[in-house]
Formats: sequence, C-alpha cells, structure tokens
Amino acid sequence: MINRKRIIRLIRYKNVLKRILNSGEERVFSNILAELTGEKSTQVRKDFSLLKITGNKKSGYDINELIDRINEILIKKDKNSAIIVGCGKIAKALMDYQNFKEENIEICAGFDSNPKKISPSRPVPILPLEDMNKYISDNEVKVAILTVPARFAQEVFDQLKESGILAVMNFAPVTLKDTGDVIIKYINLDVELESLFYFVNAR
Amino acid sequence: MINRKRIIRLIRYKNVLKRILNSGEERVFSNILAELTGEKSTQVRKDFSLLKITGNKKSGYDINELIDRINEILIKKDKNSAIIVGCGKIAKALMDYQNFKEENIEICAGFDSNPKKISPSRPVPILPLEDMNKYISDNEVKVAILTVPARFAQEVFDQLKESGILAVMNFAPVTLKDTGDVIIKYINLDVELESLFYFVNAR
DNA sequence: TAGATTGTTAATCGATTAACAATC
DNA sequence: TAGATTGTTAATCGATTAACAATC
Repeated sequence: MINRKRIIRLIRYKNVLKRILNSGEERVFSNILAELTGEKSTQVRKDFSLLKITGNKKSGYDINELIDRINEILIKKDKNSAIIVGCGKIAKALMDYQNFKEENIEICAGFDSNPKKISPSRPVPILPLEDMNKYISDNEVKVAILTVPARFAQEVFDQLKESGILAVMNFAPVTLKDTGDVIIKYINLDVELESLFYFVNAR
Repeated sequence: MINRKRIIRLIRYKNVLKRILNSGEERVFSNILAELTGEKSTQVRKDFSLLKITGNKKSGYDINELIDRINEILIKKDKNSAIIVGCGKIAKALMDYQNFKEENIEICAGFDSNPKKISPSRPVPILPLEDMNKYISDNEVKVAILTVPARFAQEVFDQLKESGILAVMNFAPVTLKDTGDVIIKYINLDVELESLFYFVNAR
C-alpha cells in the first residue's frame, strides 16, 4: 500500500502526462515533469524508482509506459461509482463535474431527506435518504461523498459505514468518530480560505 | 509566521471550541479538544505552548481565552473579502456557502467572460471579466478563488497577480507558474476522489 | 497525599532533498 | 569523449509523539 502523498503525486503525474501526450510528445525527462507538477526532479525519479518504472539516461521516460504503469498501480476498475449524500449546491456542482468522467469516476446517485429535492429522473438521480442503505448494498458502492449539514454528518456517516461504504469524502465541518477503518478525506473549504487570509494578513 | 499545518489546526480548534462554548462549557482539557479535532493531546498542548497560551493543571484551558488568543493570531480583520473568477456551478455554490459568513469571510463579487452570466444585481454580483482588474485595485481585494476552465487558469492567474492579489485558492487542475510569492492553495477534488478509489481497491 | 494534567525536552519517524556514481 | 540524465544512497529537515518532571 502506497502512502497518500505519493498516490496524490502519481495521479497528478498521470494527468500532466496525458496532456503532454496530447501535445504530441512521446517521452519526457524527470525535470520537465517535475516542473509541470510543482515537484523536484529527484522526487519524480524517487517515486518512479519505487514503482519500478525505469527511464533511459539519454531520452528520459516513455510517457505511455508511465501512464500505463500508474494506472496499473491505481487499480482502476471500469467503473468507479460514488454516491453523494445531502444534495445542496455543492453536491449538484459535483454531480456535473466533468473531470470525474475522464477518470472513469461517476457519481451514480444522490440522496436527500427533503422530499422536495427527490428527482429520480435526473441524469444523476436524487433519491430519498431511506433508500440509501439498500442502494449501497444492491450496487456495491464503496465510496461516498458527504455534503450534509454538520449536525447530521455523524449519523449519516454511521449509516454509510453500516451499509458497507469504505471511504468517505467529508465536506461537513466536523471530525467524524470512526471506530473502524473507513478512509476519510476531510475537505474544509472554509478552513482553507480562512488560512489564506491569515497568510495574507501576516505578511 | 506560523506554518500552514499549525494554522489549519488552530482554525479547527477554534471552530470546535465555539461549539463547546455554545453547549455551555467554559473550560476544556487538551485530551478532549484533541479527540474532537482528531489530534493527539500532546499536539494540542504543543500548539498552545508555542502560542503562549497556558492552561491550568487542575481545570484545563479557558475556552474564551483560547478563542480570543487564536483570533488574535489569525489577525482577523472586520471584513475579509475574496473574489471568485469563473462563475460555474462550484463558484455559485461557494457564493452561497454559509460557513464563510461566520468567520467574517465574504465573497464580494464574481467575474465571468460569458456575457450571459453577468448579473450585477445578484446578492453576490457577477461582473464582466474586463472589470476585474479595476475592481481588485478599487476594493483592495487580496484573495481570489479560481474556478475557471484549466486552459484559462494561468492567464487569469497572471492577471490576478498583476492586479495585486496575494493569495489564490485554485480549483483548476493545473500547476500555476508563479515567479513571485503569491500563496496558492490547490483544491483538486477529482484527484482526491480518485485517491480514495485507490485505497478502497488496494485493501 | 494521590491522581491527573500541563508544559517541555528528547526521541522518533517519515518524507524530501542533496550528492554522486553509473551510464547512455 | 563530454555532457546530461538516471537511479540510489546518505544527509537533512521538520513535524509528531513519547516520556516525564513539575504542579495543581
């Protein structure tokens, strides 16, 4: 199991490599890739070294080989489906987010407790919260995005866990108590933005 | 200048402390605060120690004092205004995001190059991209959120920098070239989500 | 006092980076 | 060959955590 930071870098390498490939290049040097991803070239080579990806001392690395190898490591399935719980504005923005498609990631359904928001005929259907548990087990969904109000987050999280969800991207501004081993990624845009103001004011 | 990770922790302490305060408590022990923020109690005490916040060996820390001291460090101004460039769905979701208000953060305007999206009468006005530079200098805005398509990101970033922006939260999936010292926080939800699928599949 | 908690030093841990030999 | 780049080891750096004395 590769650690989080390295996985994030690998995904970014891959995204940049695809772009370079589209521009017609077939090979790339570690220092170029480093520059385009904001890393040091030694970091790039170290990462590749650990993945048993080898380059050529004259012409650098083969881009297609890199992409294939990274995808191999990422163990991408044909379809990577996530559900989203709490269908406010952020949720709807994520449902329409185009970048997901490119990586074979799809948000397959949304859930909400408000009857007015239910709308099973949308491209991404929004279903009643009561149907969530059944949907998760029927469709073997493993990843969920949590965009419910803070006060409901823990309760919904517990349900998700109960239903078999293994990883959660949590936008609710609360620390989730997890007695098991669900992978949780916290996204707190307000905290991040507030920190930017600190650095601006502190300079 | 305090480093980023510590600032992020401080902001989270503060948010949790406010919640505890509302529930009627006036003092808190480091281990409680640690639990509620997902940190170790030694981390909490170490952070406080570096900020010259002292507790009481019998009754822990005074919550009001903690909040005041953290706010003092964060150098919060009365109004912390950010603009947002590229008014797609994510931008609109952020414009309505309630959590910002609580921290005296406001998104004061949006900008877009598409004439159809212009709408100066909204609660958060959406203005033409041409007016951005003038707006930034007139209102002394220092922070911007970048939600334009990837191919426009560098160009818009350069303009923002030119106009006096000092910190950028970038949602566009590209590494920005910055010859100066603008603070950049990258938010890449697709990368984060993709990494979750890795960990789920790799277990 | 006994027990619990703070405050701080020292140890640990892990990740990044520098240095450099190998080699194309 | 000379120059450039890879691949890897060793050094550095910084942050977290363990340990523990002080003390309420």
